[in-house]
Amino acid sequence: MARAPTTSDVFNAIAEPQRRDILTLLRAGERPATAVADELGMTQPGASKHLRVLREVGLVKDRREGKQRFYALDARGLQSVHEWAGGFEQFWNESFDRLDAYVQQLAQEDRSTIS
Amino acid sequence: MARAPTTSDVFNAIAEPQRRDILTLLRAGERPATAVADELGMTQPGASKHLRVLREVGLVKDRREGKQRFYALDARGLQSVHEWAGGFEQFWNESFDRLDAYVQQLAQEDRSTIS
DNA sequence: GCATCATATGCCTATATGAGAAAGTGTTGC
DNA sequence: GCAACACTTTCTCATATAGGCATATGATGC
Repeated sequence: MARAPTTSDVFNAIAEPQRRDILTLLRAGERPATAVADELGMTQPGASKHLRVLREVGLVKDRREGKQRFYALDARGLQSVHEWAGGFEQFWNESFDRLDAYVQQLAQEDRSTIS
Repeated sequence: MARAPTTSDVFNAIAEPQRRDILTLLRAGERPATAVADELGMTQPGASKHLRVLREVGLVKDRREGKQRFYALDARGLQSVHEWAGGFEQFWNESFDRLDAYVQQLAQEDRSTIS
């Protein structure tokens, strides 16, 4: 089977670099779709498709105003990502160098006990 | 073009639910590959492939011991994910309900100014 | 209604998996 | 050397995009 559909999962939605770029851009404020495409150097259909994915996972909200459609950040979905990654905080604080040193020290002690 | 190769990007690596499960499992300590497969109900080759992806993006380290190969968490790569998502913190704290209310209030004021 | 602007969709192609099955590699112990 | 064990790699299949292009849809103004 292929990867799960991107439209159902925030983690998949942010796996695409251009979509992360869109989210970052939208921190500066809402924009019509064309502005997103222009500012990020994407084609209009391309931006539209990425925006759709982001909309479907709830990371952006859209507001229609006349012919335009303004997209705004709705970062609440990123909170779960932040929390998930945060659950590993104690592990990245453990220096693997120190761990290695510790393991080697244990081995050293073993050897001296035996000899 | 298709999606960027999963092997080059932490965001892609964690887009797959089973790989997130592996990372979570490894918080409880290093394990041989077979144990990962067993504990998560995956096939052994399946676990091996996911572990390879995680290894290639640096999220796990492996240590050979006899016939076995122990995999251990190396969560440092998740720090960048945590920080990226954390950059949106001020935005998910803004309640969109309050925003809506604020926008409506502005509209109200506009109307009263005009009338 | 019609032309125009702003977006969204449909279609097609090349690519990237994820899963399952089978075969290959490396290590241990007899 | 050989059998057994623990993994990894290879192959094939089905599916899911991302891009590019052309077209359709929606709203506005005349």
